[in-house]
Formats: sequence, C-alpha cells, structure tokens
Amino acid sequence: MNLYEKSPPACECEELHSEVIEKKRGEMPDEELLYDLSDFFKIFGDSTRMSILFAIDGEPMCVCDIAELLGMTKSAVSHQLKILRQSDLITYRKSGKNVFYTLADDHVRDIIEKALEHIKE
Amino acid sequence: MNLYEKSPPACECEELHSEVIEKKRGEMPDEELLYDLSDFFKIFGDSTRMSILFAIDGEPMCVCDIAELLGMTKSAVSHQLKILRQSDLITYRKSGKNVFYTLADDHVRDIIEKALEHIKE
DNA sequence: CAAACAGTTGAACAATCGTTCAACTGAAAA
DNA sequence: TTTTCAGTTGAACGATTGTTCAACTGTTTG
Repeated sequence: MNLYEKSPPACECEELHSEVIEKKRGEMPDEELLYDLSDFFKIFGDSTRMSILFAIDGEPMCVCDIAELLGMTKSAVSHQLKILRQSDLITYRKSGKNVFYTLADDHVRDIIEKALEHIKE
Repeated sequence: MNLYEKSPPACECEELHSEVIEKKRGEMPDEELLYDLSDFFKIFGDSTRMSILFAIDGEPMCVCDIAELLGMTKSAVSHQLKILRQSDLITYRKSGKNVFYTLADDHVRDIIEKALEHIKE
C-alpha cells in the first residue's frame, strides 16, 4: 500500500490545486521513513520514558534505583527500559545481580535540547 | 503529587545505591517540564501527522489538497491539523473557503533533521 | 544445594488515541 | 436568499499503549 500514489478516492473534493498536489507527491519521503521517524519520536512521547532518560543521564543506574527514584515498580521500569533498549537509545552493563543503564550517545541529549528550545518560547 | 520526593514505597528493593538516588533526585527536572517535553514529542509520534508536516513544508496546502495527497478524509486531516495548530507547529491563512496550512518555523525541520541523524546509523 | 533477590516477561486491564460518521459553520456562487 | 462546498467539530468505535500482576530466569549468598 502506498499513501501517495493517488490510490483510493478518499477525498471527495473538487481538487482545486492539482498542480501543487502533483509537485508535493514527488517530494514526499518514503512511507517507511515516515514510520521510522514517527516510531522514533513515539519513544520520547511518554513522560515515564522521558524521566528515565533524565535519570540515567550522566551516571548509570540500576533498575531498582530508577524505580525508587521515580516511585515506580521494577516491572514498569523494566518494560520501558526494554523499549528504550530496542531503540538503541540506551546501553546497559551487567554487574552481578544488577543491570546498569545509561544513555547510548549524545543524540538523545541533542534532540531533547532542540525540543526545549521550541517549548521555551 | 511529586514523583521524586520519595513518596510511596513503590519499589520493594533493598536500595543498594541510595547515594546515587539522592544525587539524581536533586538533578531531575520539574515534573511539569517532563510532561511538556513528552507531550511535544507525542505530536511527532504519529505517521499521519508526520506526513502532514512534510506535505505542508515549503508550499502551503489547503485541507482538501492534503487529504487528496495522503489518501485521507478531510475530517481526519482536520483533526490532526488541529493538534498541530495547538502545538504551535503550524500556521494557517484563510482565503475564501480555503484554509492554507504551512510550517510555523524552522524548529520543526531542525528536530526532524536530528531524528534522521539518529535513525540513519 | 537452597534461599534470596535483581531483573525480565507475558497476559490482562484501563486509559489514551486516531479515524469514521454525521451534523454543523461560514464563505462564495447562483 | 438559497445552494454549494471547504473546513470544523463532537461522539462513537476500534486499535494501541502503559501499568499491574504473577510467574519466571539467573546470579549471589548462606
């Protein structure tokens, strides 16, 4: 299924600006890229995950400590850590019974910084 | 309600690293900022909204044209445009029966650019 | 080896979210 | 003024998502 190849009737409009539509049609990114992009942002779109990212910034933290800091259960934290792990936003290091998590790289900080710029206006 | 002021028991752990927890507790951002941040990213976390942002980048488009381009109903597009409007990500200009939407500023492009950097790795 | 504990996992539930549908508003054309 | 059409809106529905709960893995300690 392709969103842009004028598939279904969908819009019953009289198509006032078909030149614009055709021009834009050629400029739209691949559908897969749109999914990748929105999936990426979806990770940041939850306040729990956002607080975990802030928590493990700088110094690594184990699951129990994160749970205690945020007032959550280990299970809930672990579920969210899994999502963050699968998105390559965080890394972990096992040490005995503990697992220490921290930010994967500076990308996360950069992106949050950009968002803060927009919010503070 | 404050997430960080060691409110409920929540985590039944033996608190191995309470020094770390106390240190982080002092460094965590306001709860409200976390909500603002995650709410902001939530906007980008939907492929429909993402495709609308790409569509109205550069040249303004009216609702019907966007609907036609993306193969959606006017109603669905309008609902999403409302969300984007309320987040100050887009602006609109009325012209007769049409309403033309476009990106509000360069922040949107900047943030998507940063996300692309991370994805392409 | 057995007990204790950090962490993970899957199912179930409630809440949130996007789309559809139908009714509506308002501007332009007849 | 009446009709037409672009766009908006609220309610309802289905899908997705985050948390809870209970069971589980694996490492350490007794």
